[in-house]
Amino acid sequence: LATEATSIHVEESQKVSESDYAKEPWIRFAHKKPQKGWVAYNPRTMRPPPLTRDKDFVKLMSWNVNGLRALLKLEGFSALELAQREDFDVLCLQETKLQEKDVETVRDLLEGYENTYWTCSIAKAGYSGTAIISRIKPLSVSYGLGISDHDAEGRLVTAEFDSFYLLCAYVPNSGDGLKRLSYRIAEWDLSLSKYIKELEKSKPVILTGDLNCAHQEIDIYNPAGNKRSAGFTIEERESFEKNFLSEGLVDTFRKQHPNVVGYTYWGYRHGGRKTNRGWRLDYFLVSEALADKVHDSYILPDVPGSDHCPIGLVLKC
Amino acid sequence: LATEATSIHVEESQKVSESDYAKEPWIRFAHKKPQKGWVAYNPRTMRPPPLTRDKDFVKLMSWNVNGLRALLKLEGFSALELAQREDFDVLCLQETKLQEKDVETVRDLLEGYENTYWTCSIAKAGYSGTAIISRIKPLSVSYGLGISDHDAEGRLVTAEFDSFYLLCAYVPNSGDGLKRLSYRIAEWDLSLSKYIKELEKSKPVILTGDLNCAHQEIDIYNPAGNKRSAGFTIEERESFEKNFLSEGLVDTFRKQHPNVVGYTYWGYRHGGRKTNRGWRLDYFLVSEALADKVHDSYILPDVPGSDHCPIGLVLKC
DNA sequence: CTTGAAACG
DNA sequence: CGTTGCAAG
Repeated sequence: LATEATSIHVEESQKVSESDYAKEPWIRFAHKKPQKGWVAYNPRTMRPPPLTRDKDFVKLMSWNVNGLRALLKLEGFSALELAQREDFDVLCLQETKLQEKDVETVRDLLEGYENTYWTCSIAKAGYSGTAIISRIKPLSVSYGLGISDHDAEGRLVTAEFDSFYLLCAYVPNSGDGLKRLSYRIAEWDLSLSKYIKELEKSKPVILTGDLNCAHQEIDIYNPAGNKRSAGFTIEERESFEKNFLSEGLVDTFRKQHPNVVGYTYWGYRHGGRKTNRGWRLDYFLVSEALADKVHDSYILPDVPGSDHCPIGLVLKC
Repeated sequence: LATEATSIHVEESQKVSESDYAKEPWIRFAHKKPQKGWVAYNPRTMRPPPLTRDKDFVKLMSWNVNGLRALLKLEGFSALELAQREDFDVLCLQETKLQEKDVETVRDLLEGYENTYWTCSIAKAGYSGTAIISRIKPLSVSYGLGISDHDAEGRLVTAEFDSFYLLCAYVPNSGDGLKRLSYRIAEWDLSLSKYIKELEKSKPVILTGDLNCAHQEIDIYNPAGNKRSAGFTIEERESFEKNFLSEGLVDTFRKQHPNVVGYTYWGYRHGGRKTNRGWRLDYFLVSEALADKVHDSYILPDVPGSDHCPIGLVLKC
């Protein structure tokens, strides 16, 4: 155990006992050598003290569920449990893979979260799909980029709240053979960036979801081997910087943890989750005006049910 | 229990105890009234005393497995167990749903049955497919109807033995909306009939498999409701008579049990198996020259793993 | 490796 | 309802 965990430096406070180990697969590393002083993200120890509900804060979560119906069928876990455990205010979902006809069956999924907004792919049934599920009623909601013709795949929901716009996005995967790379960058990323800039004229923006890009080497278990893999091409990484970060959006997890390895996705294909061969593809990016209000940007790597895990953002109001 | 079983007259010898009941779903009936003195087929009581292996006989079996790989994955049952239980000489399979590339993985499925012959659909992957698996080495084997262009779906294997040809057939389903009815009748049934007549010039024939036709009202749980359902249309039933029975093939189960309800197929769709809402679609038809040599033509309705159950034929040599 | 749809039964 | 192969990730 110790030998496996030494691959990245693990702080003493993060050491887990044998008995905790089974419950905390995130502690296992695939990296064979310690790299650049990176440390492993431990959601038990690396989070600030929780804010109590009598303080003013809002808790947002995001999760690529890889098929909502499959998730709900799973025993041993329900979206409801996450709600109870995390007591979030807003939950953003990606890859619901719902069709329009399925939406009614899940519209009132979570008691207390009466405000739910769903997009489905009309281009391909059972593909893509996003949702915002909220305790707070948004001032307004809009679907898609609006200004473009990229809205057939149900990849974006925007909810306007008092002090920010919340964008729940499922960015197109560049695909096997990178056959959709140019669409992803030249069309989607660009359009999304423009859309965000437009919104920022009136209010700060929070962009969350599966942005389908591991920004830096620290954000992927095997950077060298994935230089031409969808999600880690130099084109996508540069687009991520140019269209989002350079435009003033702050990667909240990275800001809080400059040297921390925290993955949010582990491919099913090679049992990547138990060896922590993961990627950080899910983000909370916030407009600069909000950056200082972030109390905690975190990952819940132990939540099962999807190839992605949920992430969270606690924002002081 | 008693009330459910009275829907068709059940002979005293067939009555089962409460404890046996769970194991014998075949005894349950969907018919709401006794009809025409029909009785239920009970494989425990309605079979002649078994022949011992020192007498000269051959035991043939046939089973539409509805996907051989799925069947083999099932726990609680394996094709091997059927071999051990039934000690057959030859097993005919339909709907193996194998592709050419899968055949090698199952070619030596059953120890002691070294002679195996497989057809696959080249028209549609994972569709149709038949096999003959034999302890006895056939004199010759041929695939398809040979004389026609209906062989792209892997629906027929013929094995020549000393005293008969054995045809393992998976007759085309007429499909939803009966869109393949005319092909089934005018092309397939006719070609098969001609093929059989040709073979009969040299030797008697045994035609077994999923013939996809419930011949008479006694052969289906709900005759009135299925007059336009694939497998019970008047066209298919007349074709069955004209092309096979009138041409001298004897329906061995029906000959042995003129008034017995014995189904071999229960659709998955409405849990038909536990209510015995079945059809008799699987047959052993034999040339008249063989009819008197039939010791037993039987059904094993309690064998799980497919929507069809295996049937058997014991033939004195 | 897993989801979901589609075809077929 | 259940199998299979398929596209997608």
